[in-house]
Amino acid sequence: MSTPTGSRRRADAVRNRRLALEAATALLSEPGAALTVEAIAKKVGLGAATVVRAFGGKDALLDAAVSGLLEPVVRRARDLLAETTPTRALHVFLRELLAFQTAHHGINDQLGGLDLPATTALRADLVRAVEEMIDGARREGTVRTDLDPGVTTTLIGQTALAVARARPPSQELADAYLTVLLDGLRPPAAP
Amino acid sequence: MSTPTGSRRRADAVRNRRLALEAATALLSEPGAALTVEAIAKKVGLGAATVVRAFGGKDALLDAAVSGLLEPVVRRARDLLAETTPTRALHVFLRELLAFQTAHHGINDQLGGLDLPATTALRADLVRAVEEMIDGARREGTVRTDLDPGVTTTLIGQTALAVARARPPSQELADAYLTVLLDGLRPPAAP
DNA sequence: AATCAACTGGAACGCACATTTCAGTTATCG
DNA sequence: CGATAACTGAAATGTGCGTTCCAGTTGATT
Repeated sequence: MSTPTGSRRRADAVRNRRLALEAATALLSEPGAALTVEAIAKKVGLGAATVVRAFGGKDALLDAAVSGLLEPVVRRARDLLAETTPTRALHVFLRELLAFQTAHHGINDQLGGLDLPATTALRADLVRAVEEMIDGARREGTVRTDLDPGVTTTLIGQTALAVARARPPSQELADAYLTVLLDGLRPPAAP
Repeated sequence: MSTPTGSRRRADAVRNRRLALEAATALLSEPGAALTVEAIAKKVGLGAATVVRAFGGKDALLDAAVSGLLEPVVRRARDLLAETTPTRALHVFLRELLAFQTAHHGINDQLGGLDLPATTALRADLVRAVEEMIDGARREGTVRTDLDPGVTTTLIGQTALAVARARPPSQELADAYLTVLLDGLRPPAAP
């Protein structure tokens, strides 16, 4: 049903599609990378036209690359929520999220203005998961309740962005961010 | 000496230069603004060529606009350092800095890749002033000393960036950021 | 091997910008 | 009021993209 008379899609095209995706993904981890179609094409040794066609446009290609990176992160967030307490999930997940961001700088640099539906959907999932963590942690008394929960989530997202933007990438910086963030999110000591 | 035989520069040119600068400055406070030469020109009702020529290029125009906004902020930081304790200076200044960023979103959005010498210099001054505040506050025991001072400064800068990026601009969000940041920067409670 | 649709990539195109050109306009000065 | 040099802005130019075209190539199917 899916491929009626054998695959109409040639093997080399499938291979090139995979190569283009891999090259785009690799570029997302390179700090100052140009993130142009030509840069991706050059990396694989293909023509620019071929790279673009494989996914139907630059945006679709990058959407696939970014969402491919993001998908395991989102799954991890949900797994943690199921496995452990919200507070522990929040702490563990934030540590991992910042490590992820440290490893993939390009991911947030030049993506503005692009249409990335799958990525946007995943981001929404991620936000939902973090909101759950915060909500639970607040109930457990480990996160301050004097701030709007949505604001707290935004704060976390922006922290992740800031880590991704750090040049050069620095795990030390990410750790410092996390320390300050978590201490700042704790309920303020009673007078 | 400066204008040997009367001004060689015509009055209308001087006026247009001022108008271009004002328009560029205004655009820096508009969230989704395009920040193109044409957008600036349209705002003043001048031709694009005139706007660019007034400063010798788009970069120079924006450099003038941004540094014009930044200059009082830097002066304020230095004044606070001279007037009061480092801790108080840090708190007061951060509040004002975040309010400034809330008011001028465009300021950090599309400035990447532009050559802004005056702005860069002012930013360096600002960083120096903040470093002084932190250094003093650490000595006063109001800021944790278990983080690298430079990292702490970067953290503050990134927080300011995050506030500038908030859409829509929100003083509430800025306040939340500040609260978390300052609490996170406090020395951790002794066991 | 033969056939043919799928595929490829260099070149052409379209688009958005900043910048430069240049014929016409206008402030300024004698 | 001229005369002249500064100024203006619509159009032309240059640049850096993403995308599309199309003549040539190659994998798949018989």
